[in-house]
Formats: sequence, C-alpha cells, structure tokens
Amino acid sequence: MIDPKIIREHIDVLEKALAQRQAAFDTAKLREIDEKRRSLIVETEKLKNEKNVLSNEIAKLKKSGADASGQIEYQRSLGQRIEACARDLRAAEEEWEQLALVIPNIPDSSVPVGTSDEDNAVVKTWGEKPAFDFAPKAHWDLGEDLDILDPKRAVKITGSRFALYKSQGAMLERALINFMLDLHVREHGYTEVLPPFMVNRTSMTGTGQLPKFEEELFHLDGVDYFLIPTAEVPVTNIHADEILKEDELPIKYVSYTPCFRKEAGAHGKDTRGLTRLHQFNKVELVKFAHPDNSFDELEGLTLDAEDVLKRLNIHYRVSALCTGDLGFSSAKTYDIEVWLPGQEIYREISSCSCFTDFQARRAKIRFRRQGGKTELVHTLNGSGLAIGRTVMAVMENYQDADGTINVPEALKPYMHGLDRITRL
RNA sequence: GGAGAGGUGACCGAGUAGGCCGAAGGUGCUCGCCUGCUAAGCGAGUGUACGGUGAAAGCUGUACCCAGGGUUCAAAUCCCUGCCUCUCCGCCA
Repeated sequence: MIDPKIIREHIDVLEKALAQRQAAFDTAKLREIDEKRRSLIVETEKLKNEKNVLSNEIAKLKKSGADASGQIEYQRSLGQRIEACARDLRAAEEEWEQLALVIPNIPDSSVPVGTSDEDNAVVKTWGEKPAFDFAPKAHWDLGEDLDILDPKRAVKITGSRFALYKSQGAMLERALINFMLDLHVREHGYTEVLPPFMVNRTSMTGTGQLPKFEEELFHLDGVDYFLIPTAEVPVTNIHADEILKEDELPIKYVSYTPCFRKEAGAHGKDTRGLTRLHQFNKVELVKFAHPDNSFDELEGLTLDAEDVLKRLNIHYRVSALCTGDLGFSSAKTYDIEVWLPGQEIYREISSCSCFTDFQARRAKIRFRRQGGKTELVHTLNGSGLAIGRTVMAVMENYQDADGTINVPEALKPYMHGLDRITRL
C-alpha cells in the first residue's frame, strides 16, 4: 500500500505513477472516500468523547448515591447515534481499503519510463554466448534423450505443467538447491530459513498477492490457506507486525521452497520443458532494509543472485524493468536473464525488487529509529535463483555434441564428483 | 480427535461481587546524578494505531488487556464463537 499522505497531499505524484505504469485507477473517487472517511472519524470520536465524559459523571453520581436516571437515559440515545455513525465509518473505511489495496507501488525515479518489456533497459551483460560446432539442443530434448526428465509421466500423475525429474536430473536439481543455499549463507551473509509452504490470507495480503491476484494462487479446500507462489510471502511475513531494532538492519534471509502458480493467462505459452510450471523450486533472497539505503541493498542483492551464474560460468544479462513492466508491489526491479543456446533466447531466471515501504505498510513491519520514532522498513527480494530454469541453463550451456552434459566445476562437489551426465 | 487449564504492555506479573484501569509492582531499556574501575545506589522517562490542532516541539481525541460478536448507561473484568498455547489420553511421520 502506498502512503495515504500521497493521496491527500501529492495526488499528482500518484497520477503520474499510474500513467507511467499504464494502470487505470480512479483517483478522484479515492480522494472523495478518503475525505468522507476522515470526517466520519471526527464525528464518531466526538460523540464517543461525549459518552466517555458522561460515563464518568454517572459513575460519580452512583457512587455518591445520587440519581442518574436522566443521564443514563441520554446516554442510551447517544449510544444509538454512535452506532449509526460507526456503521457509516466502517463502510467508508472498507471502501477506502478496497481501493487502496489495489493501487500499485510508485516507481522509483531511476526506473526507465516505458510501456512494455521492449522498453526495459539492459544495464549489464556478463560472459559470452558459448560457441558450439554443432546445433545445440533445447533442454527438453536433451532431458528426454538422457532419460532425466519424464514429462509424459508427470502429466499422467497430475496434469500439464508439472515435471518429473529422474536420476541424475533429480540430483542436479538437488545439487543446485544446496549449492545456492551454501553460497548465500556462507559467502553472502544470509540466514537460512525453511518456512511453511502454505500461508493464510493475511500473509498473502501483506506482500501484495491479495486481493488483486487471487486467480494466480492455488487455494486449499476446507481451510483458508494458499500454496505459496514464492518464498517471498512466508519469509517477508516473518517480521509482520513487528518493530525491529535499527541496528539489526539489514536482515537477510535465504530460503529454498517450492513455488505454486496457476499461470492463468499463459495458456499455450512455454508448454515444453521446465520453463513454466505449476510447481517449481526456487531459492529466494529476502532483505529487510533501512529506508536510507534500500536501493543500495537492491544492487547488492542483485549481485548476490548474479554470483550464482558467475560461479556456474553461464552468460547472462541484467535489465532494469521499465515502468510499464514493473510488478504491482515493486518500486524498482532488475531481471536477470540467462542465455539458453538450445532455444536461442534470453530467459528470466531471477527478478530482484525493492518494494520500498509498500509491503511493510501492509504487513506492519517497522523499526525504531535512533531517537525513538517508529518507521516502516523497506523490503526487498529476488530469486537466487529459480532452480528449474537454472537446470535448463546448465543443460543447454554445458551440452556436448553427443547429447551428454558436462557438470560445471562449481557443482561437482554437490554431484558427488560426477563430471558428466549421461544416459544410464 | 477426546478431557482439562490458560491467553494482560519488550519481558515477568497484579488486576473477577463491571465504573476511579492504558492498566499496580518488578525486570529490562533510555537519559541524568552519584560512586577512583566493576557492582550497587538515587531521580526521571519508557506501548501501538488512527484522527484533530500546530511551521515544529508539543498539545489533544478515539481505539486497543488474543480476535470477532453480544449483554449493559458503562467490560481487561460477564456471555457466545473462533484462533493460539500448555497438560493428560488417543492417533501418527
């Protein structure tokens, strides 16, 4: 949620942000409800004050044995007026909240202005596309030839957009999870957490998935829980409703979880291989940062994620998303896109964002500044990295002409010394 | 799942014949004093949210004693529901 003060005092800032994001939103309506809401607050509180004062009088009268029936009678009518007023207030507040919760975050001034992913700005490239003296294959072909991916049986077990890894394929996935966790814990200073894979509605609202994107989420039958679409949700909510100490910031967590997404609206898109699944694994980086340096922390977090690909020695580039492509809660996002020679495309493998105080306001994550004032922290997160897509990248970049796959040097300790994936 | 107990401020812990309780007391923390170090001692302060007012400091109102309802002129205190915690039993990886 954005700062309500912006709605009152700098509506132009919000309107500009909405326009840049190409988001349609009725700001006039929001202002109108905000004013109505506040005048109702004043009115009900005035009545309540009157009631409280009178209550004390009644208590005193009763104590001294005097008659208070007149006051009690008046008190009764006051109660009815308060109730009516409070009802209006509740309605106004609900209406206000419904609107406020679907306003996206305001992009940082450094974010390039644009309308679609074509306007994203490549800010960095690392490494080079590998040269092959044969035609490199896509990972889905390699996977089936090596018998390490079995998409047909995955469909049988569940349905489309699920994967079944086998043998050295499953081991590669597991190796990457451990490799990434170790890297971020031991060299980048993150604390490992393993959170619940289901969360309640409050947590989903805290990070911004709800109320706007419910159709993207798997909801459980019988309890009001959702499968997490990313570890961002449970991990960011670790500190929901808390007041942190200024000197413990930034707090850095790394977490492996599976992620569950409906991928509604992606019908027929990326149907082959590991690209777009209803369930995939991811190692996620989450930071709770001081507002004074949160954008520096974003640079650092992105570098931490990039480091995975550097260690694996795989070519990638980094783009700053433009205003039109920015996610709902984000103020600034870098996408890391990995090169996939078998498909001859760059594919997003990590998305690193600074949410400023947008999530913190919803989830009530604060800290106490030197001098005593509480203030909202800034939250950040990024994939470090998506595991399935990293498997793809390893397979396609490390393939040989005979269809086998070299194991990257950095992964060998995690593959028990195996240096080549072959058909068993 | 069955039976019982309970959920009060950063923490511990008073507060049940309803009003004077945002809440005693203690610990912790902050600031000041004192003590040749350390410990102790003395004094003051120390919740959050949303409003009003103000340039600001501040002043002020309302709400919050797990959450949501209810009874009452009035609820931390009474009633109902939910959630959570603990103990015992059952079941189970």
